[in-house]
Amino acid sequence: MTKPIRLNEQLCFSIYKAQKQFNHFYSQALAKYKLTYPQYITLLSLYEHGTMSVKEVGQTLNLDSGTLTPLMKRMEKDGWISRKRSAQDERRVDVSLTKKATDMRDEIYEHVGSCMTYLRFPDEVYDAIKAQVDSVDEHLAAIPDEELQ
Amino acid sequence: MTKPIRLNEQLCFSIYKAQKQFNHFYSQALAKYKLTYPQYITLLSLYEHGTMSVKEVGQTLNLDSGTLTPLMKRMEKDGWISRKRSAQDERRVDVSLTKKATDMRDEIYEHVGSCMTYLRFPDEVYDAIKAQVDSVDEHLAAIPDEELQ
DNA sequence: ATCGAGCTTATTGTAGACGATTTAATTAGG
DNA sequence: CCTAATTAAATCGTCTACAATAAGCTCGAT
Repeated sequence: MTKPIRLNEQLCFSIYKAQKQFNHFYSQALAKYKLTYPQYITLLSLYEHGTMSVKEVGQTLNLDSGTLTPLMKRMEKDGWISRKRSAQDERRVDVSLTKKATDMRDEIYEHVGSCMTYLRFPDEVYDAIKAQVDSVDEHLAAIPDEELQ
Repeated sequence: MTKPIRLNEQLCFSIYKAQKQFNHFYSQALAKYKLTYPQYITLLSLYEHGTMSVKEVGQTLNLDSGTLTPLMKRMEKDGWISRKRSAQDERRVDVSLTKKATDMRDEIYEHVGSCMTYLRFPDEVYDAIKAQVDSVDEHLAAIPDEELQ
């Protein structure tokens, strides 16, 4: 008697698939820089805000140190960032961009920007979809965990 | 002179965040069944289509055997599915639902369905957002990899 | 009958994601 | 001023995700 749940009618599944498509899109677009998508958004956040602690980067990306520590170690090994314990507060690790990262900044902006043109969405459509997805995110975030048990 | 890319203006980032919120939402809603979201959609697909090979399940979910084999082994251990090599074609592994899974079907539909009401989107809004996200997915899927290099 | 092309599943290696725990450093309270 | 609580990062365990590779099977052509 219960209404069946069809996968292709579920918004969660559409978002799940779209996220994987974006991941594939960026893995192609970023291959020449050997950056993954999570590494790329870490870089974007540092371009935007400058040197930050691991915690602060995590707040901009909704990621915790369990994800960021190994990711940033890989980015450090690849020469994008440097990590240094703060002298003022030795609990913090400050993450800053290397010369390579600042030198490549405009090229990366330009290359990724040109890749985005292949999406071929007019700005208004792009903005409208983004606003709706953001509202889904906010609605979900507002649900207390207890409601779901 | 290149236009900076602001994280919070990127559709990819909105979708990335929304996908993680949905993951959290379902991890709460499915906790009582000890199912993860990828396990849940595997179950949904089997409820919908009945016994299938690993390959066919993968086609409904856009996942390959590298993801599905270990995931399904866990679901088998937890008593949701059984895996058996096909007698007709011994390359295939047929995946079918256990009695537990069919017995729980309506309860799971109902519980997840009731959790969805907390999203509080009218059907038309839900459908409109879903259609737009699907179109993003399709647009991305249509871009040949070579364009992005 | 058998050989090989092509298909299906399994395995491996790398990278994310996140909850839970641990360790170290800082702050606050009595 | 010292201990308790808080905070930050790292670590660990578990679960995805996917590319690349391996292994085994089927079927058709010879």
